[in-house]
Amino acid sequence: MPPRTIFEKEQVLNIAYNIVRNEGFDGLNARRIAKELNASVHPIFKHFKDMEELKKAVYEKICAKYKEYMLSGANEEQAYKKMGLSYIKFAKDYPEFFKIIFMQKTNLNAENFIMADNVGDDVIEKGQILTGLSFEEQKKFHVKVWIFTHGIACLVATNTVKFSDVEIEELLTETVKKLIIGYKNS
Amino acid sequence: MPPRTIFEKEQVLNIAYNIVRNEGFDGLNARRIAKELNASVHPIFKHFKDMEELKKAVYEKICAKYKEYMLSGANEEQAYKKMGLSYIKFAKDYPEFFKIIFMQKTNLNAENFIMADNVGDDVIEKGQILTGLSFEEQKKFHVKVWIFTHGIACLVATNTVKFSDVEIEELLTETVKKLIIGYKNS
DNA sequence: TTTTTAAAATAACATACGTTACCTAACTTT
DNA sequence: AAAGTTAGGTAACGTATGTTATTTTAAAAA
Repeated sequence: MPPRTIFEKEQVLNIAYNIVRNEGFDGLNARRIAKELNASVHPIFKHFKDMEELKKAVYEKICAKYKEYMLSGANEEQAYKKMGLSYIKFAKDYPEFFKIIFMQKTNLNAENFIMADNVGDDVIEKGQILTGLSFEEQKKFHVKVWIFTHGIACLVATNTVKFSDVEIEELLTETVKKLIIGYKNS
Repeated sequence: MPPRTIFEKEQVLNIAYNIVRNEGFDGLNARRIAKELNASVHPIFKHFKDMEELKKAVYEKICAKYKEYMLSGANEEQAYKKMGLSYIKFAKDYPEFFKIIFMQKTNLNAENFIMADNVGDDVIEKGQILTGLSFEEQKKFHVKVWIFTHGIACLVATNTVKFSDVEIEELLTETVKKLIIGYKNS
C-alpha cells in the first residue's frame, strides 16, 4: 500500500560520511544531505531520529575505517612498524577523520583508541620483536615512539607539512633506529 | 556633545579573548560578548567593523601570547631545551589557543610559526650547543625533536593525556638524550 | 479498479547568529 | 540653559540550521 522506500538508510549514511570525509562535521547539515540525495530532508529523519543520531552513525563508520587501517598488517612480520605507518596513513588518507578521532573533543562517546592501541601488552610485545629491549624498557621506548608517530600524524592531518609516503617511512624508521641505539647504549 | 564612551575597544577585545581562551572560536558570538559586557551588541560594532575583524584582533592577541611564551628563556643557557618546554607549556596553559594556531585551518592569515620557529638557522645553532652535532646532522636531529615536541603538545592541548610538568620535562629530556646517543653512535 | 497507507515533498516553525535601522539620552559646546 | 552629536539600547531583518505539520502521491491490498 505504501510507495516503496526510495532512499535507503545506507544511502543517507554514505552521503553524510562523504561530506564529513571532505569537510568534517562542520560541513554536515540536513539540507546539504538532502541536496546530494536529490530529495527533501524527509528521508533523513525517516531513518534517523535526529541529526545527532546520524552523526553518531557517521562517527561509528569513521571508527570502523580507522580500525580497518590499524588491523591491516597487524599480523605481518614487521607488525610494530606497520602499526605506526598505518596510523599516519590514516591521517593522510582521511585527515578530517583523524582530526575528529584524535584532535577534537566530541560528545560522540569516543572509544578510547589512544589507550586501546597503546597501553595493551600486545603492542609492547610486538615492539620487543623489533628492539629486543626488556618489557619495562620497551614500555618507555614505546611511549616515545607513539608520541613521535602521533606528532607526524597530526602534522599530516592538518596539512601543516606535506610529507610523502617515502619521507614518512624514512623519518619514522630512522627515528626508531636512533632511539633503539640510544636505549642500547645507556 | 556626545555621551562619553563607556565600553572601550580593549574591554570588548579582552572579553572576546577570554571566551576564546576557554571555548575556542566556537564559543564566540556577538550576543555572548554583549552579555558579559553587560551591554547590547552595539559597542562591539562601534569598535569593530564586523565579527570577522574582531576575530582577527583576537587571533593577533593569541599570537602575541604565543610569542611571549616562546621568547621567554630564548637567551637562557639551555635555550634549545627551553624552546620545546615553552611550546608544550603554551599548549598546556592555553589549549584552545594552541589548537587554533597549530591544529586547525583558519582564514585568519596565520603567521607561519611552524616555519619561522623551526627552519631558521638560529634554532639549529642553538641545538648544536646541546648536541655538538654537525649542522647537517643537527638539522635532521631537530626535525625529529620538533615532531616529538609537537606530538606532546597536541596530546596536552586536546587533554588526551594528562602529563604533569615534571613528566613532560622528563619525557622530553630523556628522548632528546636517547636521540643524541643514537646520533653519536651511528 | 478502488481503497488505503506510508513515503516523500512542501512549507512552515523555532532557534541562533550577524547585522542594522531607529530611538533615547548623555554630555560637550555654545 | 539650549542645542546638537553620538554612544548605546531596542528591536527588527536576513540567513542558516534542526525539526515537524500538512499535503501529495505511489503502490500494495482489497
